[in-house]
Amino acid sequence: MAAERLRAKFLADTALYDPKHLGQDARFGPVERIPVLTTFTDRKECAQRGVHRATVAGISGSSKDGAYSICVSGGYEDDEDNGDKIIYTGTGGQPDPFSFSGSQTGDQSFNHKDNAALKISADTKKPVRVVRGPNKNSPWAPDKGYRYDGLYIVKEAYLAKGQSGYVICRYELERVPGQPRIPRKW
DNA sequence: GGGCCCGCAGGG
DNA sequence: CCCTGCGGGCCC
Repeated sequence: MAAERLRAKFLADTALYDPKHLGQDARFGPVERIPVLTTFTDRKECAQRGVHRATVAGISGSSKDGAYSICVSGGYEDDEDNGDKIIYTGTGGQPDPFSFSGSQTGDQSFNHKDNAALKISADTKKPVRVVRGPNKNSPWAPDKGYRYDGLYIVKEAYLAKGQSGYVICRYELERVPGQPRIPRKW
C-alpha cells in the first residue's frame, strides 16, 4: 500500500532524535524535516522525532530557559481549544497522570518545574511547538494520533480559579501566523 | 468500552 | 540516580 511505503520513507528520513547531540537552543522552534501538520501514531513516536520529547507529560521544557513544546489532549477540564488560540492548563492537581478524571482535585502552582517553564515562555515570547492529541471536545483535534500543529506564542500566564474551584496555572497561546491551516473536524 | 496496571524518557 | 507525568495495551 502506498500510504505504508510513504510512512516507512518518512520514518527512515527523519533521523531518530538524540537530544544529547543538540545544544539547548536547538530544542526550541521547528524540528528539521518535520513539517507542520505531521501526524504521529502515538506519544512515543512523537517524542522520538523530537517534536514533543515527553512520553506522558503535557509540557516539555527547561525550568530555566522555557518550554519547548506542549501537548493538548483534553486531559484538563479548564482547557479551551479555539484553533489559533488555546487556553491551556498547567500540570498537577490531579490524582495521577494515568487515571485522569478531568476534574481537578488540588491546586497547581508555578513552583512546579513544567508550569514554571511555560511561564518563562510567556516572558521570552519564544515560540512553543504545539501537538494536538485525539480530543472529542475540540473540533481542531485529530481523530487519532498526535499532530504537530506548528508554533504558538504564550501571550499570558497567570493563576486562576478552575471549574472545580482549585487554583490552576492558565496559559493563553496564540498561533504564529503564516503556517499551514489546521484542519477542522466539525 | 471501561478498568487496571505497567513503563519510559526528561530534567533536576 | 530518582521521580514524575494530558499513554497505551491487555484483559474482561
